[in-house]
Amino acid sequence: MTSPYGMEIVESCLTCKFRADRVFCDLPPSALQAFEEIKYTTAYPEGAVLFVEHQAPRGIFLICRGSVKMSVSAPNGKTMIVKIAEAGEVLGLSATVSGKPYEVTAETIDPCQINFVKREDFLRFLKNDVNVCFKVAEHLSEKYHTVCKEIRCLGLSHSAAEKLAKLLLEWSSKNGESSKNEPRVKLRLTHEEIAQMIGTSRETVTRLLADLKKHQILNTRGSTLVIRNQAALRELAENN
Amino acid sequence: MTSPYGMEIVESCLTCKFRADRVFCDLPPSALQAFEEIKYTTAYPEGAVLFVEHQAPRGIFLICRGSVKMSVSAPNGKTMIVKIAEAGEVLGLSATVSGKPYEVTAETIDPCQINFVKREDFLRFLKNDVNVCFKVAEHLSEKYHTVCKEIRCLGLSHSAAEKLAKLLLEWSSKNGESSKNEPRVKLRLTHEEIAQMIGTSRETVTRLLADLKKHQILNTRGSTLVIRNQAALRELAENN
DNA sequence: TTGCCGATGTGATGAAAATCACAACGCCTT
DNA sequence: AAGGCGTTGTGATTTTCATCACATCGGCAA
Repeated sequence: MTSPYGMEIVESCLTCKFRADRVFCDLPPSALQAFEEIKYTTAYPEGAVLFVEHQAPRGIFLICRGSVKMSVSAPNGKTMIVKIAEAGEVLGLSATVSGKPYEVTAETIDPCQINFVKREDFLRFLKNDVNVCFKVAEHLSEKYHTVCKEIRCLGLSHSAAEKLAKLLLEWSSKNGESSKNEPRVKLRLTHEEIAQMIGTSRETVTRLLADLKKHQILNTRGSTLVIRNQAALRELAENN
Repeated sequence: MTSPYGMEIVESCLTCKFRADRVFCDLPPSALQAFEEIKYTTAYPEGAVLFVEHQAPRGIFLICRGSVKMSVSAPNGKTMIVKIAEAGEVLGLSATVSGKPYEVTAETIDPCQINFVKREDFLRFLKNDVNVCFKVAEHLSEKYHTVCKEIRCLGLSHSAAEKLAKLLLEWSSKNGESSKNEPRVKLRLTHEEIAQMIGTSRETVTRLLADLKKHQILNTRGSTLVIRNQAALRELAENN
């Protein structure tokens, strides 16, 4: 079966080839079977909005494939990107569990395949199985952990250069551990969006990247960044 | 029984008079009994450090009485206060559940009474009872929620005035719903610490507070702030 | 009382970065 | 090829704030 956006749809979580390395997908078969029965699988094109901040929680979204931009925004129009979620992550989990409104807006930036589970179904599913419930607690803990890292980056780094350096290092470390001396980062966001991730302006990002290139710390190969001097980048991230 | 710091120690969670209105304390009696058996109750003086960021998680800390300052800090010495936790909150929960290091440092700012539970005991306790496990998931969700609010404040507000206004409003809203037209906020932090909460400098906080007083938005009564013009404060927080 | 010390108030100065204003580029559509 | 549009590059100007440097204040202890 092929989705309207040219992707294969993975029919079942039981046979999904990604199962092993995903946080939420490696449940025991019995639980997975129960999950199968309450989930709705959908394919989304790029730019689809899964949910909007302040909405009452409708349920959870499990990314099977693709990536999703999580953002918050202010009445005055400013927006900030909290993170880019990848396959295997569960979105809207905390809102669904606590019943409070979604705290972020989720929008696909790729064609995505996503499993949706309605709130009531999900809560029943949770309360039915301690293992599932514990898994969810673990997942929530990880989320909390990453948000704390985000806060640390935002709050403790007072220069934009430092924050950008941190972001680039984080991206390069995620991008396959294969990175030898010259890790590469495929840029998937515009300068504007990068600015929204580190709380600065578009122009500042452009200028900082230009500076890094001038100092031979970065290099561009099309839309891919090559980190030529990782040590210098680390210096910028730590110190200053 | 009286602690060395002049406080009554509440002997048992079963008879604790605060039980009803606390997030984690309103478990069914059976679970509470199990909790009783694995907890260690301790009284701490002001300034005691419960745990330090990056430490391996030893277990959870449930505040029965008092308040605790949660902070992160950078190698360069800068520190940022993430939140002030009050009675009823559980600290170190996400680290204990996920096994990752504590993401913040916790230090008492009052004399406190605190229940500690060792990590292994706590995990057993969790896995033994879906209700407990679900409760923990809920609690984690709430934590996630508040951290997101924090991020929104830090990342979306680009002026210090805006962040300070937001902080004051949040404090005044927490401080008893009794607040009529002129809510009061008891200042428990120094200007330095307030600065660390909103990511600015001590002098800026002093100046901003002075400005607010000059514009008749605030008034000081000893160490208590009186918000005389809530609308104006909201304006500052929202707009700008 | 005196002296000390941490917290607070306030001016002067400089650095970082937001903002504005355009130019240049790449890419897609017509 | 031409035009349009979103993205990127760059200079000039202005704002905000950090930082330094003191003055002052208030409590606490000797």
